[in-house]
Amino acid sequence: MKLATWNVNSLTVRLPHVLDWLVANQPDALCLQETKQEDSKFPYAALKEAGFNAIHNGQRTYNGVAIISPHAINDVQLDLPNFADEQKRIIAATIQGVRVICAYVVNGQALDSDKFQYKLNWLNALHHWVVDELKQHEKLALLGDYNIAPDDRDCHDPVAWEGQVLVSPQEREAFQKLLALGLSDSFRLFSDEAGHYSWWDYRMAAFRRNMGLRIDHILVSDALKPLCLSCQIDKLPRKLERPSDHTPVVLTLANN
DNA sequence: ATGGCCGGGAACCCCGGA
Repeated sequence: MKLATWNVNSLTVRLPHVLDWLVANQPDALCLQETKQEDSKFPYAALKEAGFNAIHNGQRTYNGVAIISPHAINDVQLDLPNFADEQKRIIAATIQGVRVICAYVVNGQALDSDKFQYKLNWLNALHHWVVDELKQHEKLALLGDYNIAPDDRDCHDPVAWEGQVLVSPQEREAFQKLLALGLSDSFRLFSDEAGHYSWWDYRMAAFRRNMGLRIDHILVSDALKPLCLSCQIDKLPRKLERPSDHTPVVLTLANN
């Protein structure tokens, strides 16, 4: 089984990349973030033509999340049930017996911003909801754009980034609290190395210079952990014309 | 690294992103 996550920074612009990637990679589930479109604009027909079902929780201009799968998509949940939120950041479903949660975590903008407090509150609500989800679903994967680089290995220049969002102690603590629920950062099951990133700024030739952050993650429950075969960051889409600033992260699991 | 790049939407600038 292959599970993936990709912040596409506008599905309207990135649909050709997504369709090409689906055909080439044939995932069992692809989670998208920042579709930036209302449900009425979501390309259900084009995906169906490529052999994929999809569910979407979208809004105009900002946010928006989706799950794409060739399989039946069951028991769909939109939004955090325990947090009143205008922003469309959560969609979840059960696919082939695995609970798949797609999350677009708040950016937070700056540590002294109201948006940062919203980020911490949102992460706290996510934490409590995942506790409930784990009680109901032994096999669970939490995929998405976390907007958190878990430690200094996940940041190209920790000194330059000190005091910024995405690397702060508060955000990293929230990430560790998710792991403490019995979740594992699947990428770290296979590599302890620094320098592997999933996002690079559009400016300053950051991708070419590998000045990035690892902020897109696939967390897996204890029941899935022994099934993990590989977790890889696919840098190919970041090299295309008009790329998203994020690139896909892909987890391969044994079937049982 | 923080001006520099993107995308969206409303108007050719501003906001938000990371």
